[in-house]
Amino acid sequence: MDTALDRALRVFRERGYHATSIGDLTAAMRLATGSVYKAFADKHAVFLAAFERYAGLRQEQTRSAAARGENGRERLRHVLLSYVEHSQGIEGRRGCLVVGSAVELSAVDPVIRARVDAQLKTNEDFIAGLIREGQADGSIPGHVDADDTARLMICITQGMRVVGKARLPLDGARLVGVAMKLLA
Amino acid sequence: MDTALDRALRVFRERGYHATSIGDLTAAMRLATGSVYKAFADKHAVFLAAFERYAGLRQEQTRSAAARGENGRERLRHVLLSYVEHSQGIEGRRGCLVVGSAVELSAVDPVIRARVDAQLKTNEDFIAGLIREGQADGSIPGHVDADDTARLMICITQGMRVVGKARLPLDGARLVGVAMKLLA
DNA sequence: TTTATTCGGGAACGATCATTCCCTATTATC
DNA sequence: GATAATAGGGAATGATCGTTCCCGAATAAA
Repeated sequence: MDTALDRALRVFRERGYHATSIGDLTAAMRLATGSVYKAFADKHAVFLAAFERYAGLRQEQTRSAAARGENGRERLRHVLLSYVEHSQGIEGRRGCLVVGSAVELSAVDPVIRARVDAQLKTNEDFIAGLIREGQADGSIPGHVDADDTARLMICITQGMRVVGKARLPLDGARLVGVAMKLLA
Repeated sequence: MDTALDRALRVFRERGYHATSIGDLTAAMRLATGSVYKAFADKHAVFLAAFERYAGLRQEQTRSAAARGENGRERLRHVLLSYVEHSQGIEGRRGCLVVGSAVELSAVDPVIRARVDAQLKTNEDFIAGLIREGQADGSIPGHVDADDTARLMICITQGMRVVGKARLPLDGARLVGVAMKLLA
């Protein structure tokens, strides 16, 4: 069942909510129509479950990327690098479900909007925390405003997913190199 | 007819492509079904026309924002500020059609993807040009890499539209203040 | 005045959508 | 070993989708 949800997640990421039909879903999940509706209340519930799964997975990946750095600044650098890599190639083309939900659904679907907001807020808090860690360990100057910088970095990461979906190439080292100036 | 297209543009921006039906379109445009199909080949053509209109309008607004600055650095600052303002409030909630098209359609619609790519490239070139102007007039240090910085700024602007659609508040002065560090 | 022509409106069409219903194996219970 | 319960599969259903077709009014041409 979890693998079926993973397959549904993939389709939702590629095509978005409205463009994926129940037929697309059942084909991807290798389940019959009735079986899907026995496991989920409706299409919206499948999407929500896929969203939760995606959000959890991405959070895990981001945190493990951060763990690769030995101080606040380096942890942040690895997080940004991880975002660039996920925004590129086949993974980038597949798209981010948070970005997709924000753009396609948050205007008309309050429950999705709440989940998107929560996810953005969590990410932003995580980044702000890394900045404060860096300020505590001396790798980031104390005059940097953690909250403002974190919010801008959220814009950067979400924006990378947009241009990655449009298939523009992103050079991780160069892009992150420039972005690290925000910590000066 | 142009005002009808403006109304169609509004609906597409709010709901996206797949979620707006011909019924929504005719209601917004105050035209009957037959009349829409007499003016446009199909729904896709309406969307494409709306996209062109939006792209042209936004380009105009961005250029006039740039004109408010007296040197390269200030022109760039005004462009970023204009982006933040357009990403906020009712305009932000309405969304950016370029971002929406990139996320919802560029994966499955080659002609839309080409238009999105072209628009992103145009914006990026415009920003890179402003950076070079700033370097020529002395307002931006020569060691700044115009292309890399422009690409990152595109990520920032596109990302602002995403978080603006999710209704997160953006403080223009603060956000742009941080972003201007990229020109140090 | 009569005839052509254009243009906006809306009913009708087939296709596809999300959802429900029912049937058939398979497992568990007695 | 018989029966109840469950789970999966797929056809049927009503609604809605994008699109086409045709009608009536208004204008231009004769």
